Amino acid sequence: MSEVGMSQGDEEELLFSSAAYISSNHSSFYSLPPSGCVVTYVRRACMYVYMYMDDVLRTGETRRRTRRRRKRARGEGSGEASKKRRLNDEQVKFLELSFGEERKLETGRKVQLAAELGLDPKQVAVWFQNRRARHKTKQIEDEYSKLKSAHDAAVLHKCHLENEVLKLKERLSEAEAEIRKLTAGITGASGGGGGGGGGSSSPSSSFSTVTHRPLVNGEFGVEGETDFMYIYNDYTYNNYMMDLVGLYGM
DNA sequence: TTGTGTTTTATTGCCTCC
DNA sequence: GGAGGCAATAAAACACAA
Repeated sequence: MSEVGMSQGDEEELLFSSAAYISSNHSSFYSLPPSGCVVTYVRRACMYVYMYMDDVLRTGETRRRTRRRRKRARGEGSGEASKKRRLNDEQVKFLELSFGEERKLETGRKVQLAAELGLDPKQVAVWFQNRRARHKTKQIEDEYSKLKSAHDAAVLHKCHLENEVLKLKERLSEAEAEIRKLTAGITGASGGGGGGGGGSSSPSSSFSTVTHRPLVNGEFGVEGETDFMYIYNDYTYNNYMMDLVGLYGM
């Protein structure tokens, strides 16, 4: 843990981004897993910095510079031809519709779309490629937030179940104490007055003063009755939170 | 207006399939 | 070996706060 009050996550992030910054254009660096121990990050960061420096010393330029140089060599990067042409709203709408119908383009469809929109077929292909990438990213994000909600709800549920266990344990020990008390009374009375069918007063009957009602699903039979036994499958985190707010004023 | 962050378009390099 | 897909990235275009 850091002396300046940084969490391990902060430190990892800092190391990760610092190393990424230094190594600048080593694409493989970015494929590192998003978690791991700090030592691994430092080692890998050093390795990439070393590789980067080695590259620069050997070739005299960074990869980014190499790319720019190549571009310049091809005569790109200047003039109207190299300008990015932003697609207009109509074109984007049309492409979106098309993407909705089919995620991938066959050559014929690509050429047809390009002709209809007054675009280069390559542009259409690129648009679809990028659109697929965006779609994939969004799917991953959605999946992540679903999993996170489920996880959060599960953690919350676990917490409340643990609370319930504590309460029930408390009740159990109270009940046991009462049984002990009653048993002592019975044995004391029978010892003094010659017995008299002590069996009629079973522990269960005396216990009935504590609670008599059997617990049903969703009910614990404790004060301020709660409903923790949710069926999880179709229960969302938000619903759960709203219910809790209602129940506990959280 | 300008600096900065985000989005969109385009490129590069690698891989797979036919 | 060429076409097309994908991941990673560059860079232009855009949005927006200060």
